[in-house]
Amino acid sequence: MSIPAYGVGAGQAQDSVDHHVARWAAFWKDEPAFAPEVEGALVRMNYLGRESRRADAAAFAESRELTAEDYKTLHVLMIQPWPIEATPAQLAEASNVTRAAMTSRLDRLVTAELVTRQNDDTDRRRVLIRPTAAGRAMWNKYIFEGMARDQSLLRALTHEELIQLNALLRKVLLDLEG
Amino acid sequence: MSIPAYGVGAGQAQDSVDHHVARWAAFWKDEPAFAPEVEGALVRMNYLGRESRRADAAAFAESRELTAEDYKTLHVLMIQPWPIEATPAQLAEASNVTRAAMTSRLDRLVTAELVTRQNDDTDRRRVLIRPTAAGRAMWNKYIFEGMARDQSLLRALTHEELIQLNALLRKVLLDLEG
DNA sequence: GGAAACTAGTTCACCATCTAACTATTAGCA
DNA sequence: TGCTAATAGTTAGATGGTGAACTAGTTTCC
Repeated sequence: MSIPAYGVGAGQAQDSVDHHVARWAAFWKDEPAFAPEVEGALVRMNYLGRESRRADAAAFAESRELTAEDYKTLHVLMIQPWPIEATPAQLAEASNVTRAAMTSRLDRLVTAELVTRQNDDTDRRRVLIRPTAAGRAMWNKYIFEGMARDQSLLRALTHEELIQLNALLRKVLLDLEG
Repeated sequence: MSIPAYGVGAGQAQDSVDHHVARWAAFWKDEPAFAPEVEGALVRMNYLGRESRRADAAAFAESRELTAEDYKTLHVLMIQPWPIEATPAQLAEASNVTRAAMTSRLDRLVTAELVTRQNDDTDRRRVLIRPTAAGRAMWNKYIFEGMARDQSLLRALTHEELIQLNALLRKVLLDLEG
């Protein structure tokens, strides 16, 4: 059994990314600028992000009530601190889309009567978005399935390993945010 | 100094995701279905993926020669095993877009004379895509900057920590791929 | 040998997003 | 006060993606 030059732990099998990176490492064998562990980690995280989006999209494709994007918008609204209301700009920021995109997302949610648009009297440029009863019910209907999907994605890790993983990622984020 | 209920390591500061998850954990305090470490890890990986894409897009927005998407297409072509050629379907698969999208990406690359389309004589349905000299040069021009961006993103981690991170992610991928 | 099933690539209509321009409102300040 | 700059949201036009339909070529198998 051959051990690649970069760190596959003893006894751990190789995943598809190992093969990808191994081939690439061979290609760059005399190139010190290539860091196999960095490429491996980023490709793996990308894979997981894609898989997570794919599973979400599949779940909402079946339902027909809501797209995954619209649910995500409803979600970022619902997890606002009390009272549950937000401006389009805040929702756009939290959803990582432009305000223009949020306008059209909210159009759909308002049409579906899942949220309301109301002008703010103290600053009449602003609009306040609030969930309707139907909106809250819709969120409740899907939130647990979403959590279950997320947990299924990382089911291979023990509680300890999840804490380790978060510690490593937290270190990266603290550096980038600092 | 208050220690949140989920695992921030001793002495490690809190990142933005900790705040997000702490608020959420308070919200779900009597709900065993919520797994803070799972949500934290996925949100962090998502953050990194987005940051990576954002940095790539910014780099290519300056250049004006190429979009990040077109570069990515050129890249998956260049890292094919020898000989450097591929069908649109293979490139679409490797790029995680549909074949229809790959057709239009290739249209742009062919127009820019970075790749060539050539019919395969042994199977005349197939088209073989190969980089031109200009395409190879273009790839060479940006590949190292891309590696540098990737390494900068994870610069907070030591070599050991990168290996740890990959081991954890590999475990997750092996489970999903197996 | 030839019909049916499959495969590769493209075209088409539709949709979500982006950037930039625009409207309405508020804040800053001489 | 009143002019200017900044801000919130929307609208308009362009872009790149998707899935479905289409064309052309290949394989299967009776």
